[in-house]
Amino acid sequence: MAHKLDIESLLAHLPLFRNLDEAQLALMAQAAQEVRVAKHGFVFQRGDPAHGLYVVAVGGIKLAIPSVSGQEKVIEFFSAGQAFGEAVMFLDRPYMVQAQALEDTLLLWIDKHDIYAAIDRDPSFARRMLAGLSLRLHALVQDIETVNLQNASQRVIGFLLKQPRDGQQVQFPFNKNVIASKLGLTPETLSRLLHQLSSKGYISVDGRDVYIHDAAALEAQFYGQ
Amino acid sequence: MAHKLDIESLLAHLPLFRNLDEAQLALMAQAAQEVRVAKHGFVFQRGDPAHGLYVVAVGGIKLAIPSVSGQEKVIEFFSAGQAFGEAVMFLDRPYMVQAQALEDTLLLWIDKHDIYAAIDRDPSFARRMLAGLSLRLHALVQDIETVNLQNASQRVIGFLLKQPRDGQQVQFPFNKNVIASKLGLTPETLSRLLHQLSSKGYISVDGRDVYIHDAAALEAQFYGQ
DNA sequence: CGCGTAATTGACTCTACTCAAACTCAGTGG
DNA sequence: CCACTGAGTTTGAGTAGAGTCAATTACGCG
Repeated sequence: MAHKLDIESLLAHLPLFRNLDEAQLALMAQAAQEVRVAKHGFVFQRGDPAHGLYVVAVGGIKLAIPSVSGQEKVIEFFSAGQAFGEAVMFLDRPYMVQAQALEDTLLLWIDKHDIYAAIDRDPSFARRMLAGLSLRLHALVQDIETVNLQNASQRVIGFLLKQPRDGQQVQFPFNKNVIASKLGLTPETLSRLLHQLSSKGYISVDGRDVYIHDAAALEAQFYGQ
Repeated sequence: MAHKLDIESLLAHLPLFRNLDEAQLALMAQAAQEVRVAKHGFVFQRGDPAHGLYVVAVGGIKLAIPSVSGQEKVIEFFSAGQAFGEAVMFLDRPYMVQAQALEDTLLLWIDKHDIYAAIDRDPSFARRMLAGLSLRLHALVQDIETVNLQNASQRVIGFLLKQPRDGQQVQFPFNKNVIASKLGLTPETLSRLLHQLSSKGYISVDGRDVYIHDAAALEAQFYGQ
């Protein structure tokens, strides 16, 4: 019982489920199943059937397209509170991406029938799902723009400037291989570009910590180049 | 009056609005506004506010990201029956892409309030919108895969093999500049690759008509390379 | 402390782009 | 009816940006 209450309060704080009334929230909580995935573990692989959606309760997930040659292209990251896997669920198709835990992660899994039921009962829930999908669509279009219309240096600078800043410090949220893949670069190229920006004095890099010394210069190079 | 009936029967045949009941369809038809756009004309530009969605009644539209240097990256095409512009509408953000008519086109425009009303009245309409967005998301992920994990030759072959076949003939739906942009290539590279496939005897090209002589060889090169 | 992954650095390669010119062709107007 | 125009397409030559491959170093974690 305490167990169920736990899930319910968890759900109540997630953007997707906020505003559900008591009864519906209880239904959802009952429908939700806990899924624990250890760091580097797969939530699903390409080709798996999709019968529901996942919500990150604790931890982090990366979605990526695997390729024959072992490399992969990182599509997106999800952290606590975010839902993923809905799009494929609505289409009744197998996953075309794989979901892997970036750290030990607790997920909630909800069956598609329960989601459909919620949509049917509460139009505002439908709206929230629509907004969520729209946001992802938007992000993907931006990624396409980045890869097609910006060179490697601009992508790195753009990424740095987009990260949350704490004073002049920003942090790479994951290891650099993953960041490189997200940016559509090889790790070598990312390393070289960071070094280049360092040697110009615009930034300095210490592991995952980056100190932005001259944001104006970065922006100038971003737009100029 | 004949005018209104016209729109209503038009809407009734669109995937998005099929299954709406009489009353709702009538409401939609009343809400819908005709928009005519001549070939090469813009439906909207990047930065324009989005207050509703468009449905293509007749004609064709391309969505593209404009860039400073005058070039553009084509994101997607829409032909009769398809809706576009919903994602941005749900997010209350300005368009980040531009929509341009590929030929003389008749669109229907529906205000977001009317869409929201339909969602609130009919959960199956909400589902249909969710499915529509999901499909687009899926297509974008595939595009990202294409650009990141396939070389130029594979992209061209993949495109050819995906086109609807009439015997051994396929057609480029638009001029080659537009196709090239969709594939993330320059027109020069596309031209060269088509020439190369021709000289190997796999295809022959005559304007927008392409004859596939050896689909097996194409597939072999697609996977092998 | 030592192992394995992550990150860096160097040398080299190559794919696809750029720039430039020639050519095709449909549409237009004289 | 034909010359003219301009967009679309092709072809050529040269280049550069980012990738590959390989070796080395740094670092985190058990």
